[in-house]
Amino acid sequence: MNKRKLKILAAVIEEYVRTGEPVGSKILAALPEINVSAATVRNDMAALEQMGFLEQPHTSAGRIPTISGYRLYIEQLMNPTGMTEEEKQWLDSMFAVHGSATEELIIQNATTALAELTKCAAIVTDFSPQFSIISKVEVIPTGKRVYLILLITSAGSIKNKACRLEFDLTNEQLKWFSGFLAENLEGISVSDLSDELMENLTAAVGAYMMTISPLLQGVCELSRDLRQRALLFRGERNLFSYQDLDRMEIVRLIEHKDELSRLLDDSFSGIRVLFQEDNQSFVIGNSSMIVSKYRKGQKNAGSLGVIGPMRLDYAKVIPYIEYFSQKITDLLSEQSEQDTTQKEGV
Amino acid sequence: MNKRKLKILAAVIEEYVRTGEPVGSKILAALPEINVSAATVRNDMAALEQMGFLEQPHTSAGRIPTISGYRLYIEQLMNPTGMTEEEKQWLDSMFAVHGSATEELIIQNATTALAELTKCAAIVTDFSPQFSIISKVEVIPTGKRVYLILLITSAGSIKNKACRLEFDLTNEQLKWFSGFLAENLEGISVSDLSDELMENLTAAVGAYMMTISPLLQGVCELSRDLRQRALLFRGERNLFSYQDLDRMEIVRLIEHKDELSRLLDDSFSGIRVLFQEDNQSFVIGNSSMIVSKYRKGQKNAGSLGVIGPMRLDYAKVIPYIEYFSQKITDLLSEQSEQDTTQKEGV
DNA sequence: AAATGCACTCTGAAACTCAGAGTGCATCAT
DNA sequence: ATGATGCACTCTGAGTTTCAGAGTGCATTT
Repeated sequence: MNKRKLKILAAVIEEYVRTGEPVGSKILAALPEINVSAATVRNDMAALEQMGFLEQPHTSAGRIPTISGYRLYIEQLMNPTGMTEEEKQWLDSMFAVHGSATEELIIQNATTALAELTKCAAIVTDFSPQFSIISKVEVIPTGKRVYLILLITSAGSIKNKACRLEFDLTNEQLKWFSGFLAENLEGISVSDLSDELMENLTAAVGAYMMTISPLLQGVCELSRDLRQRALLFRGERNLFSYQDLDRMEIVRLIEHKDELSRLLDDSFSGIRVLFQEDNQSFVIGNSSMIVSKYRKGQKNAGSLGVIGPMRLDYAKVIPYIEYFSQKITDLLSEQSEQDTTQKEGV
Repeated sequence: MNKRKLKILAAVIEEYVRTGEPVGSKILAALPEINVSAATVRNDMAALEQMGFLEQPHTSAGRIPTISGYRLYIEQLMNPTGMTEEEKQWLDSMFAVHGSATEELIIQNATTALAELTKCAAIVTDFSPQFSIISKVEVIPTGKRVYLILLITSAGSIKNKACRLEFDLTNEQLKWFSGFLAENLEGISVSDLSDELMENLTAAVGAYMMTISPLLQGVCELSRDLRQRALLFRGERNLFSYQDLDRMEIVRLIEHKDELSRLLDDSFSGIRVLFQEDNQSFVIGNSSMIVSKYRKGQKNAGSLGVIGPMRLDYAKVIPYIEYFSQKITDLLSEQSEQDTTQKEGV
């Protein structure tokens, strides 16, 4: 394995990504960065095929990269293009929707933007809500025997649920229950909202049990909601525009998107690129998936990634993913600082 | 035009919908409901073609229905299959998610269910929020200089927005502003939330202007949000499974879905079936769109419909749409009664 | 070590073929 | 007069065949 072979491998991949056609020796020899004859290129390509980095769809066709070929390219050969200033600005403006954006919104916007920018499907798992604090619990009467339960976290996400009771609460009852919830829930971390805690609350209510049980039920559901990590999937549509992805497989993927979270939540660090390999049968054939983690403060808060054709401009897309995960980490961490300030302030 | 010709037209359409292949005289003659020879069928088909109800993709192929053919079939020939009891039950269970479902949720669930049931894309425009009443306005401090504005309507929909101020409000200020909003907004109909009203409020605030202007801004935005009619589009994916719809056109449709609302909001009554005709270039080629209105109480509250291939089992799908619009009308009207009771109750 | 020349292979588009499905029409039957 | 039969004609689409072009490997030359 020498330098020229690597150069040729890189050229094959870049050419193949560009055109989608198997790449022949002639085309490579004509490239400015390759200054040897086609025959020499052929010899090197034969060697690269031997080593498992290239393959021929059939004799007398050009070569296409194998998964190992892409791997080698991504890990050692490509030189990332970074993002242009314009792109960064566009993105920053996407993120800076409003000074007062909630974490939820940040993540949603990011997912959409990522899909749009890469023309791939973007996927994000988010368990950052777990690191936030219940900042407010309210019970608000909104109609005859209908009460709205409101749960607000320090991250700015708001969950609510309407509950219908058998009887109307007296003002005292309402006041008592509001106070009770505030006392027991406000200020505690979402991750501490265990089922046990809720059971304890239920027990503590005791006497009032019968009357307000639907309300407590509602609180339980909201807290469960809050603890659940979100899975966002945007830009599925983009996948249909790639010729080399099978439509049936795309549909299957969309219908079983939850299976993806397994891949995303695996423990790893930095950027990871996944291909369809023996064991991972749920990834679409000829597709690849690029994932990265993001953090909130020091803690892992989720993963984000894109799914696209294997024939992808990695030198461009990987920096995007890096930028996104960094950006989200920054934004969440900023918020997280506010949380702590707020906590101290209270 | 005689009875037999109509029978043949219906048979052609049903056969074509079933197989997707142009239908020849032989196949028709073999059907139990047609008891004449193939030649006779041919003569009748030639006549039907003359009249513009059938066409041949090319000489010596079978016939396929024209748009006029489908029209005639839908208006006079088909006999609707209605829904099975199972289907009705499945649907009713979909709708009955929770006794305390908000209108928004009802509509969303219905859209999803409709898409699933018909295997088409389902589309719903909803302006029922406009008929509901602001039942609660709250301003809740949720952090340092961060306030949450909460708008709850009698239909159970909840809009909220976090606002960041330059200074923290004193308790009195907060109380005053809350009272001010409650006094001026609670109990009024969403459709009365005009921009003028908001301007008047801004004027009335006067002195406090500087401090709380972001909050008023927030209220304005929320009210604008509330007045806007929603456009829901579900099951886009389904469209990709139909061979005779062009993928590019589907993508275009999805990207310009708002243009659809024009078709949906047109005034008409009952069920309407639209095809790609000269002027309506935004409908996908070879597709059809079935739409119906639904009401809340006596007022039109929105439209719902599906988009699918022209080759659709109308006898089945049209009853679905009828059932859905009836069901939604019922559910919303039920809610609407509650509103009025509540209003009187207060 | 790299380039040249050359015989060989494989593909994919174009041309060709042809059975089968379908038609229209003239004619026959009732 | 209405429907059935027979028949010649048309068109398609699937299967074959053909062939130039692209690409290769290898023996040989520089």
